[in-house]
Amino acid sequence: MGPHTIEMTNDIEHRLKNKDINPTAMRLLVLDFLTKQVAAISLNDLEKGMGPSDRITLYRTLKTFEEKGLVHSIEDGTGATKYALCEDNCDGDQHHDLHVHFYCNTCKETFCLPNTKIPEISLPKRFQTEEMNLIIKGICDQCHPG
Amino acid sequence: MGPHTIEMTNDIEHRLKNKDINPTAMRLLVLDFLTKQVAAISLNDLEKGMGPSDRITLYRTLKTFEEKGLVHSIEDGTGATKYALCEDNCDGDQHHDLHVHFYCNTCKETFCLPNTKIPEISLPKRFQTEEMNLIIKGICDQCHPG
DNA sequence: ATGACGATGCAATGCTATTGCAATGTTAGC
DNA sequence: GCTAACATTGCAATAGCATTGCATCGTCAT
Ligand SMILES: [Mn+2]
Ligand SMILES: [Mn+2]
Ligand SMILES: [Zn+2]
Ligand SMILES: [Zn+2]
Repeated sequence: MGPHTIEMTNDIEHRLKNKDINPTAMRLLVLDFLTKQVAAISLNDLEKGMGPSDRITLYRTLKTFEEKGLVHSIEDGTGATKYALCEDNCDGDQHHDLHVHFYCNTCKETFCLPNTKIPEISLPKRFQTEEMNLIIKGICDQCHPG
Repeated sequence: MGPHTIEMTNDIEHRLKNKDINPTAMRLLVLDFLTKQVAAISLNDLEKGMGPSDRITLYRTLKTFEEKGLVHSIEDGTGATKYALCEDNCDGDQHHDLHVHFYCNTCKETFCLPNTKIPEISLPKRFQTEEMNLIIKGICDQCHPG
């Protein structure tokens, strides 16, 4: 544990406090792990990636993070919910990342595409939109041939 | 069983044969039930709506229908897969109903919006689309206030 | 100190999806 | 018609994920 770790911990700690989350040791570790991910992860991924820790505690940690607007969950059709860090302007009441999620049929990873927003959809009369969820499946940039 | 029933059965039977599905008694009943639905249904809904019948057989019937392009499945985020009849031009290789699905937060029903197509999405470089799934959640026309 | 409150760990449960296998029904060839 | 192949159905079992209950533990304010 050198000064680097301390600075990292303080940074992570502030991110938790900013979202009104009590920064426990477990939560610091989980958030640190989440920031290192390039793709959305499942509870299983988290359990495997973390040191030995209780699955249910990790589950509740993710739920807490989601409630507080620190992460959002993604139903990508694989059966296991995926989680990824939110953009900064999310909070517990409202998630503001209405971006597209991409599931790669080759590497089986789920990616947030934060710069690819879901376009406005004109619904039939008297249908009122509250949330949108767009999953695109295909081949990701890393797995693209040629 | 009057002439009405016989005509109905023959109609349903032809729809199965057109999709290359062996028209068994069970399948006739399931397809008949599906045609009467206004919303997409889960396996549970089907089990409750049908007479006493085996859940697994119903499950496999839906899977067969899906393989043959007679129904498509919808992951609406509720945890239970929903099923709805396809448009006529679907087949086993390709489902052509890239329409929006709507989940009503009030009545908890999932609807196909066959006339609301998913727009083209411009993805980042080297991402290749193979499938799209857009779920919109909100308030449906029937539950709309005022 | 101690009592309240939140966080954690462990056990148990519920629900959906999926497969194995035996029994049954159906069809085509003989 | 008989029979063997094949498809369908019914029942049992399993897997996997999500979720809750409860006891324990830690922390913090009084
Ligand atoms: Mn995302
Ligand atoms: Mn549909
Ligand atoms: Zn990939
Ligand atoms: Zn409704």
